[in-house]
Amino acid sequence: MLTRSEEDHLKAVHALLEGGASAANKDVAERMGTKASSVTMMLKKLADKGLLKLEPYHGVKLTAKGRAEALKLVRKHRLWETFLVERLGFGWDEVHEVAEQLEHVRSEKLTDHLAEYLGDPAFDPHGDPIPDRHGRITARNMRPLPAVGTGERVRVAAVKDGSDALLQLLGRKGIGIGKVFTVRDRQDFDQSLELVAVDGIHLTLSAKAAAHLWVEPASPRERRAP
Amino acid sequence: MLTRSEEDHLKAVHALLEGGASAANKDVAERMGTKASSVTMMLKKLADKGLLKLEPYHGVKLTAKGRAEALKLVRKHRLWETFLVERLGFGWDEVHEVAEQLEHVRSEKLTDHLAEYLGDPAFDPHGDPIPDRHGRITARNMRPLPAVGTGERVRVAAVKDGSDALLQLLGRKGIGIGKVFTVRDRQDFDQSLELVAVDGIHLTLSAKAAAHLWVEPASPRERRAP
DNA sequence: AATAAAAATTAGATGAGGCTAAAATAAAAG
DNA sequence: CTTTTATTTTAGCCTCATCTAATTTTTATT
Repeated sequence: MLTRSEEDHLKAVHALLEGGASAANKDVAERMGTKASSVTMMLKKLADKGLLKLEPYHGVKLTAKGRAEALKLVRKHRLWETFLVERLGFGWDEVHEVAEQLEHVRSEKLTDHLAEYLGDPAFDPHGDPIPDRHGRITARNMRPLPAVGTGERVRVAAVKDGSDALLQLLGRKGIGIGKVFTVRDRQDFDQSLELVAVDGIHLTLSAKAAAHLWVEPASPRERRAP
Repeated sequence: MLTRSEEDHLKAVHALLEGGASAANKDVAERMGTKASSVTMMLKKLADKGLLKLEPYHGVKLTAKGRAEALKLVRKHRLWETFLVERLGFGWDEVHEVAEQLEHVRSEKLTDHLAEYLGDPAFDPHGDPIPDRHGRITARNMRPLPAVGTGERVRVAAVKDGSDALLQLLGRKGIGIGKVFTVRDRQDFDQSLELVAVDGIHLTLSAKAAAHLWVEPASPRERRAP
């Protein structure tokens, strides 16, 4: 049985690896907001439990068991976020902290009943995939918005690593999951993007904000929820 | 801010006092499943925070602040139990442990939105009152079933301190909150009760089981949910 | 290859929350 | 009003998860 702190560290490692970064001691420490010496201890404990392999200076690797455990936590976190937004009326910028707490509640029955209650959603309010009971996630064909060429029509599939401030900004601009628009122009000066939504509304997005938006191809005029 | 253990101790004290018992060190220890020496420390901390008054050998007393905090926890616990039963399909004998975990999630917004989502229920699945945002609870006119005279028609209002085993037993006998029946007879030998439900079904309840059933008057033929 | 810089580990401290065993104190019984 | 019993408190130890400071190890730079 993992302690809460062990769960948090495991999730941090998983999130780093999932994001393509390396999960070295210092990376985990930075993400956890703790000191490297503390992380050394926790990673050692997780390694002793067979959840990850230590490779000092090169970043730890998750074992199959570690990955499975991490995915259970991710599943719970994202199910709760979905519940908070879809059922309790939370904004997508208000759910992270509460879901951080809810994800640590231990009850397989709770998790599975919650999933069923929500209709076994495949994506959370931020467009992140929700692993199923077996850790499987739905694959998608996504790119970060800055990789999209001028003239392409795309649909917002996810907001990756969105801070509450970013989510609020996007909300005010009317950008949400499923939104379809065309990339009209890109400024050479600052790489900011000019977008046109299907409803004809024009808007500008900084390169910094755009980097968090992941999109999938949208055939012209199409519009569907992810 | 209270730690989780402080919250648990405060709730234990409140539950003891609410149940009419005294909340002396040893009572709390017994309820918490810990040792008296540990309880001494925790009660001291709660007293330092102004939540209760220590009166060694005579049982602690809650302050207004302590009572308010305890009621917040009770509110959360019972709202989650209601959610688990009414929305997720849990049995009333399966919710306690999970609600014990959920009640420690800190978010006023979550609590209030959950309450609203459930329709601001006044009672949980066991018939226990759910305090409102201000700690107010709905008063009722209840007696324990053994205090009911032969021939009286009553409605089950609550199952007090029901273990999972008791709740399962009652469930198998078809006894739930709102159930209306008449006390037909009482055996002198063991004080067991013969009941007749409105649907004509007869059943026998031991004195031990009956002691946990609290009932309110039911005018003849009446039947309503609590 | 030597040295500087970065990263990781070790050593020792802290605070929370629990334990056991012993001591102190209050209540109950004779 | 003593003595016995029950209850509470103290004292010292343990684990967990964190910290700081010092040290070691690895990587990067000259």
